[in-house]
Amino acid sequence: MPKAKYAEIYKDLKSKIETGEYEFQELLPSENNLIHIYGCSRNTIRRAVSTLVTDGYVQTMQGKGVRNIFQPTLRTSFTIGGIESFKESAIRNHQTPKTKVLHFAEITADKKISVRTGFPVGSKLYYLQRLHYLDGKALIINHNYFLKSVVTDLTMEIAEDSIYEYLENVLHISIVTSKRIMTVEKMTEIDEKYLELGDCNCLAVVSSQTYNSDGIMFEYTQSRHRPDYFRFQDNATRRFL
Amino acid sequence: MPKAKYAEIYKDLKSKIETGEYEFQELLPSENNLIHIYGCSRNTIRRAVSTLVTDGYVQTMQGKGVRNIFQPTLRTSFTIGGIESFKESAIRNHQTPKTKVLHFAEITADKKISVRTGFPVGSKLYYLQRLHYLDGKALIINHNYFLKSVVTDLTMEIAEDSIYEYLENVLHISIVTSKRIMTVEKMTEIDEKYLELGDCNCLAVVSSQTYNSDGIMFEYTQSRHRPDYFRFQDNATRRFL
DNA sequence: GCCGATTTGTCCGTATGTATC
DNA sequence: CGATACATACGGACAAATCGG
Repeated sequence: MPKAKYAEIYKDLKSKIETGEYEFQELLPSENNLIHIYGCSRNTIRRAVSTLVTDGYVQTMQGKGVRNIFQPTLRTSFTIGGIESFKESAIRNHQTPKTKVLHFAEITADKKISVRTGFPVGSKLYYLQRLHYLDGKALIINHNYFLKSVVTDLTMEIAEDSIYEYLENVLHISIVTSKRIMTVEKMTEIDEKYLELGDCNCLAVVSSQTYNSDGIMFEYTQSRHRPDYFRFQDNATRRFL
Repeated sequence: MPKAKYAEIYKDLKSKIETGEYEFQELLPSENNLIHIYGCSRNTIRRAVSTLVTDGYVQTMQGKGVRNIFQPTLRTSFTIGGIESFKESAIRNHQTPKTKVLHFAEITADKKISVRTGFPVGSKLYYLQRLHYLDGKALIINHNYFLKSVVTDLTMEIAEDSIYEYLENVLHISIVTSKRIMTVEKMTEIDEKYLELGDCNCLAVVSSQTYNSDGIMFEYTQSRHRPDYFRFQDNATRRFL
């Protein structure tokens, strides 16, 4: 629900870039011009533009202007840096998602689990294994750990649909921060059993810790991806801090 | 060289977080307090804090405060999202880097290379293959494409040391934006020949386009990493734009 | 090389809205 | 309800980089 002015300006500029209204390598209107175009203060313009910078759409050059560096060459098949649930990204890419729950249990974090997930020893957790299909192909196995005190009354039915919808719409938990680490690992027996890995014996693994709006980590998930369908995008900018 | 005030405040807050002066889950001083502590305006404080947010150190909560969510559990073995050269990151982690040039050529981009790299057809390029060692272990094979009109007079000697040092210190080219895509690919004969992959037949591949301060893409690189030493960190925040 | 106009970068102060307690 | 905290927005000032005359 964007109602903030800077978000509207961001959206408008972004669409103008994506549709080619501003061409690749072209300079955007100067900040002063944008102020007149959108009828707002300079700070608001600068905030919209700086968001475009972090998303890799434009590059600012002191004394020169703001250059469009968006190339529509490659489709963004996965998230561009934000947080997105499996179902959301599937729908955004016009694919049909399906989820099968392989395992559903309530556990208490011991030392080993604590070290792996970051939950304190003794935490009451839901632990599930889920298999995600896209257009009928088994692509991802997720190992989810949810903190029971936050994610209350989780059921098989919810887990088969979308846990994130349950979190946001029913429990009104908003996901804020997610720390992710990507690695490549040898496949396990479980991976081999459920994913069609072809002649690859490795897969892409994304481990993530997710925090709610109270700053409490309530989820640890290890996502194991079939390598040929895995792809992760990222934009980095040089900083001097 | 940070001399901007917000960068100093960022650095100070970050070090206080890393050393535990602010504890995990603790609230930082409120913006008003920070204004008095650092003797600056609210905007400057907010900019420092928001940089900490994007780096995953803290989380802001409207009406409540700013919570420290930094856990020193796992060392950042690779870059945290910024741009860093192989040599820089090696030195930062107290490891000894070495680079061997396998191939050095000047080429002109044909259709196939253009599609792969994003350079226009007909671009004059340097193409090199380089093998990177860390503490004596062959870990990465890089396939670099540099735009000759920007990266002038590249030599074997430079390529064996650090191209980025040459770019920054000699040519005074500053790297600004880097768009990266991570995938997992089957190994090639070259990979197998030079990297010790053990029983894995896949590797982590990072493809990146790099832009200079004029907004010109001057580098395309495909980095092929030995999977057991590959690790990529990332912090994502939910946005509603 | 200098100067002035333009453009982005940094910083300040203030006002108002919204969420929390 | 009031106090506190962060979020958004405005306006102004000066610095730094770029470009053209």
